[in-house]
Amino acid sequence: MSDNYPRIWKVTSLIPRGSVASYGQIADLAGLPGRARLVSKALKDAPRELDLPWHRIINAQGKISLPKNSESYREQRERLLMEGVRVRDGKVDMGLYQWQPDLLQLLFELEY
DNA sequence: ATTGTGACTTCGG
DNA sequence: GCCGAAGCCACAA
Repeated sequence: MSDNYPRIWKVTSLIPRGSVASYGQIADLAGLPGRARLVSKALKDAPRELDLPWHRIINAQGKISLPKNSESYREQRERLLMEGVRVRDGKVDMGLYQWQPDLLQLLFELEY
């Protein structure tokens, strides 16, 4: 496992209900620019006990990055709809739902 | 060292 | 706006 997983998990846990973030965005906020793919891996390997809001992470195009036929795809879509995020044909309006964290406050959150 | 793979991203057409 | 190609990073065979 990468030493960076914890940082990724931490940032992920801060995405508020009703918002979404892209893999690349999480990588950036975790101080790992260019490593979007590592974020997807970190989510897959995340221990269930952490109970992370993994469903709030989608790709930069606003689309769910899971195979559309899979059970996990259905669950992610369901969870998003559940918290008020509109999903049409597997995609979300990023301009409307993308997380825009206050960096100073985020910095504080990460300390603790 | 080389190759293939993936819950990615960006750029062109 | 929807692909496909090319870039990219980490990792396992």
